[in-house]
Amino acid sequence: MRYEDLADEPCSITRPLVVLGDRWTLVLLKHCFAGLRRFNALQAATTMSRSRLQDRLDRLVEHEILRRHRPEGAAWDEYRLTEKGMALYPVLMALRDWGDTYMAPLGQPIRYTHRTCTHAGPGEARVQLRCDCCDESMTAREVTVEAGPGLDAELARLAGEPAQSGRSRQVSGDADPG
Amino acid sequence: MRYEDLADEPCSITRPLVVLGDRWTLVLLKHCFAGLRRFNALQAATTMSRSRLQDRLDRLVEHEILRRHRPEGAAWDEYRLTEKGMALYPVLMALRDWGDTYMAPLGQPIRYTHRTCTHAGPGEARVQLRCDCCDESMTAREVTVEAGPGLDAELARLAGEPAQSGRSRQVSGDADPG
DNA sequence: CGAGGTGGTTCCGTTTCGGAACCACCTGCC
DNA sequence: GGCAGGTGGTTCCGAAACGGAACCACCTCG
Repeated sequence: MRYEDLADEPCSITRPLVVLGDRWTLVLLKHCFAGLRRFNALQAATTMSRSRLQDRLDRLVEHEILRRHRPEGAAWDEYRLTEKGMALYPVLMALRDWGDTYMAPLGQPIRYTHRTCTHAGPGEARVQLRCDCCDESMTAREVTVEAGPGLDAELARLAGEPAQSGRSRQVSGDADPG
Repeated sequence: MRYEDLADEPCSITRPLVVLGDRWTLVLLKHCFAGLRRFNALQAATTMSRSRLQDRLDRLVEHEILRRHRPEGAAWDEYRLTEKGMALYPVLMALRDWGDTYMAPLGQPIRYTHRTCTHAGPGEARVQLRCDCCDESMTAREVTVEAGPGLDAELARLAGEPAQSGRSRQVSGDADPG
């Protein structure tokens, strides 16, 4: 199947990946979060080719992750994160947590600290997986996968489509890979 | 620059992306977390081509994210998540949180619930960004970027290398893109 | 006017990818 | 033994994505 068809899957993991899941997009967003806003600055920081950068910026603007606008009186454009784009920060921080743990043998290279933390040596941003009911911290082994409130509507929508192939649509198992 | 050189950056975001940042790898891992372990099952679930699946599985095994082994007496191999691989779960859950919020107009398709939550209608897994010092929840706007304990060692290692290009190495700004 | 900066586009050789065919191996069955 | 059907793995080729350089239009400033 074509990669873009992953967007039709009733799955909130694969759908973002159709937009974000390539070599450069998350690297690009990292630099947006670092405060870079202009085309040339982003090109220099990421080192990606200009044509590819243009593609990615256009796609992110199209998905309202970035917003393009020209400051009044300025001779340049700026690409700024929208609220939707800002909401991607936990994804980058989750990657960073893992990278710090498993891919930083010389020690954590960059600290992401809590600006308003009043204690000496401000605390660091950490990503936690918690149950929204009992507030306990969780791991993958404790997660069960089940149908959500929007699944039926998704399946109905898929059934109403040209039915491009007879792929299975079952919700497979739970998250315990042990 | 070549994409693989991103692994040399003193950055715990880009380094994982060199392994995970392509079209299929995170989709593949999602199905591993769903309990799939065998080549053909993963090929059917992801719909990726067999040659690409082989490439990705080999890379993940090489990085000790998956472990390959044959159950005794079985005629097939299994790819299982290692602890290092299981630690990637928050990355997928962060993507899912965002996908549920911004790319699920018909409602959340899949619920990831807390198996051991004793309440009726078990709670769901949520990713939170918190300060590890004051334990307050945080957003991207409240994060400051600064040098970490491993940065000097990283820079020294880079300086000792053939110095392939005169790229800048500064730590650019903080995370407030407002 | 020309110099130098901005973001954007076009082009082409290279790399990666998708998909089908093919392979080696093992098991079970008659 | 011989064959069918399953496993994971590999090879091949046309298509798509990518990198990098050249080029463009526009603007500002001296």
